[in-house]
Amino acid sequence: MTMSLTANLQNKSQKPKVVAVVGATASGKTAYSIELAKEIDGEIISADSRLVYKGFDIACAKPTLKERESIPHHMMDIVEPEDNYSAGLYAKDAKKIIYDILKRGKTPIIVGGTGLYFRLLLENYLPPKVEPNYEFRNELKNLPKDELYNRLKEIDSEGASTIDSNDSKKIIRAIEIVTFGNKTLSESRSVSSESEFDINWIGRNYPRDELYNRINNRVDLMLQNGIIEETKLLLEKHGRIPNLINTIGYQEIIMYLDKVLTLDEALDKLKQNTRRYAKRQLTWFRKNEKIKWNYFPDTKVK
RNA sequence: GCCGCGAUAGCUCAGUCGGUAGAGCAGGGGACUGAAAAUCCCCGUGUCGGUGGUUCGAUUCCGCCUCGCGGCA
Repeated sequence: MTMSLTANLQNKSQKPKVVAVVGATASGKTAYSIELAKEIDGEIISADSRLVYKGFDIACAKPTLKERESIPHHMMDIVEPEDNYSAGLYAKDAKKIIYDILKRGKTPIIVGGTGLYFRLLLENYLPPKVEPNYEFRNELKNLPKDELYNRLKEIDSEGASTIDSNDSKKIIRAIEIVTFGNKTLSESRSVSSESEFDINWIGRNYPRDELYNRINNRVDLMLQNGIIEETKLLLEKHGRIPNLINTIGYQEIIMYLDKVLTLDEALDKLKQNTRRYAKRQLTWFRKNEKIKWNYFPDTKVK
């Protein structure tokens, strides 16, 4: 025990130190991470698949410019909504920033709620080096589900057995990997045993009821802050692009603008979809035993 | 006050010709290797309002009570 602890410490001390702040949406990561950054002389790197997009502000609860002025925030507002950003690009871009911050003698604090982004950036999964081929994906998208799955089975039956036959998106990516990478899925995927970083995992959470209250309140706040105007503006500038339609908040408000839902119905739907999203986020983080969870049963949403 | 109708899962309700019950929604759990706020998989026990009676056995039939909704006064 003592020996392994010593070895562990030695091992750890050689690795660059980073802090990871994770948690579901509305669990107070923003305020917490800013305080933490001030305390430990850190800089914040967002790990959120929506905050990279310019103009995705109110609906995605992006920290305001004012909130960001005291501490540098990275990986926000870096691409246009119509750009095809991805987890792989994120991992590359964010890793550079981590080392940049370290070089300046500061501590990188990675904060967000996108589990896959954390995995690729910090947990040292080495994703298949096959870049997305969007034309190819669009072709495959038109195929019926069973045919899609059969196609994967033909070229990689072992890989196919790891994916549910209904999960078209994952099947398409798998076909893409095998077709353009000339390797099976399992050959393309690899996990290195250890992260290159010494990570201090911090989880933020509330009891479920309390978290849901915070989500509901925050949606009401989004309305006051102008989520409808923001949605209209984004629609004008970019049209009905996938990133807009695939983002909780915009999708429901668009249904309201289309008069498919009343405003109340749209807000209820938005709250519900956010709750479900939060649940999925928690599923992702729960299995990471390295996370030290902090519960905040008494704090009210600001 | 009288006459109807209702009371079953968090909600809306179905059902049991008497053998302790099931849908939708809500909710819960899980997966995730370059679209991930995406995508996909799995999960239904609840004093069948209370209380007496009939019965081998009542959530189901009968009486009374409570509450709710109609109607008549």
